[in-house]
Amino acid sequence: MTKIRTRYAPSPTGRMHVGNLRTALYAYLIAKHEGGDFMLRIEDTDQGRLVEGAVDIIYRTLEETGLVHDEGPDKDGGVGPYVQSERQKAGIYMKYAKELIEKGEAYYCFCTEERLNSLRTAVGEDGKEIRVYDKHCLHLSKEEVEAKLAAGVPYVIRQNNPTTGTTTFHDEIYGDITVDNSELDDMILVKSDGFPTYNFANVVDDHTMGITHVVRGNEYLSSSPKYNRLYNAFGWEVPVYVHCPLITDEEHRKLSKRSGHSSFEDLIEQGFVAEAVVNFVALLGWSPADGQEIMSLEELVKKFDYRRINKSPAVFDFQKLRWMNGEYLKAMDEEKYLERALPEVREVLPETLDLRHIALMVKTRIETFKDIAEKIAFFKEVPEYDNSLYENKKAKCDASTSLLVLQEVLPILEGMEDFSNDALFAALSAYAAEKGVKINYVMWPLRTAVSGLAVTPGGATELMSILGKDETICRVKAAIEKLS
RNA sequence: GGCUCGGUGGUCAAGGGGUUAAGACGCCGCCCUCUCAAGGCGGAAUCACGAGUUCGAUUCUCGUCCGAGCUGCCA
Repeated sequence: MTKIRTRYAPSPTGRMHVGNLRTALYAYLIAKHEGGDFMLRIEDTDQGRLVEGAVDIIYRTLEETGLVHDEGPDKDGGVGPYVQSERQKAGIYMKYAKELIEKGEAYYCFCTEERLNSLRTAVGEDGKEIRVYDKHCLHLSKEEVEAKLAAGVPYVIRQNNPTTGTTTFHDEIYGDITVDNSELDDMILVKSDGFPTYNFANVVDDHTMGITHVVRGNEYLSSSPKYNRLYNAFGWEVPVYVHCPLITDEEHRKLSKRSGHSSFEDLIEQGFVAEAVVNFVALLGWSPADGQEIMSLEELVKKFDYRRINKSPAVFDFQKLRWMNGEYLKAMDEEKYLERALPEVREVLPETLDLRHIALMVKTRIETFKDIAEKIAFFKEVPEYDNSLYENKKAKCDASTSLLVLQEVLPILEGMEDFSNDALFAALSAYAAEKGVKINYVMWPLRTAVSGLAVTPGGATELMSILGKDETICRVKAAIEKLS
């Protein structure tokens, strides 16, 4: 059996869309599951859409997600070049296009944009709108073509598709798909600027680069019959097609930039970790036989079976991504976590506080790094709050009982030398025991006084120990005043 | 409009002629708790519709409806 070779072939037009990331991931997994090779090819045939720096983003994203390629522009595997503009310069596409012309499978077309536009609005004899090219230039004589070529008339090269019969192709996910040949447009293979279209380049490149499994989004499903005809015209073996279901937004539309979390980089900026994004995206359209959800890239490689890929589109559930990211955060190595958490903490708090401790204390309470700031802001300043916050039926306390507790506890606090969590807890427990009240009867008022919040990332004593004696006493006094 | 594909809880999904139709997110409740969170336990919620095939359809077939993709000298 031949070694599996898959490829990820992005256009360098900006950030990496999560749909593309998922496609890249599946291509990677299909190859790696069988010990095959995964390669990177840059599809920069649309010169007008190129974005500077986009190739770097592709490399960086692949590296951050762990999808390391075995071959690519930076790793020659002998079938290069791996950049389509370079392949174009080398004359690869033109050579194959001419081969097709000789075989009668393609032809020069000199039609102007105006004529093409008028064609699009035309209505055929059956009253239907015409949307395929009318093969006007196919009927040009050899002499006419030569003359126009010699005169330098701009041209494109079109595929010559039959108008009768049907074409069938097989996709691993969707099965056999058959279309009427009359539906097949004579698509442009080579543009007037000499660059190939995706439609042509992908076939030529996938074949000449030895790709065995073509993995791509299902937006290509309807044009695949035309690609099949190209393979057949060349007499090439058709690769295994794996069309992946679309990823949509909450409105069930193809994920777009406006959803705000459509690219990998957006997600990272929003406080997600790469591993979680990869894990999440893997489950959009696929699930392992054992139902496991949290999986590392290695586990994905082990479990991935493309036959289990779904047919129906998947909604990108941001909520679930958040949950999953939280799982990764909880499991994350402390130092690694701190690398990204600390900067977030520094955004809101001064270095005088124990920032490490604070960062670690929210580790299990956040879902993304961006959740940190709002959870710890109270360390800097007690927010405005209403005295009704002291009411708690479980602790059986309210504003008036809290005032009493605070007043009695203040001297204890003031008398403490050791303001550590343990010491504070011991002292306050002793006080509660002495008074014959439950511990939360005293902790609730204190935590409220010190934080001004109903929900905090730690218990009363932990917060106090971090705040320190002076600040704690200051806050308790302010609370007493507020309650009086 | 045409063509292609799709349709299991709100979302991701397993299953695929006979099941109490898994599991996860989210939601609700309880337990735990120096507040939460985490963790544990439990709950509500699903086979788009109509025919047909069958002893029996969520599962197979057809139709309808709904949705999406394509219909670019973009990929």
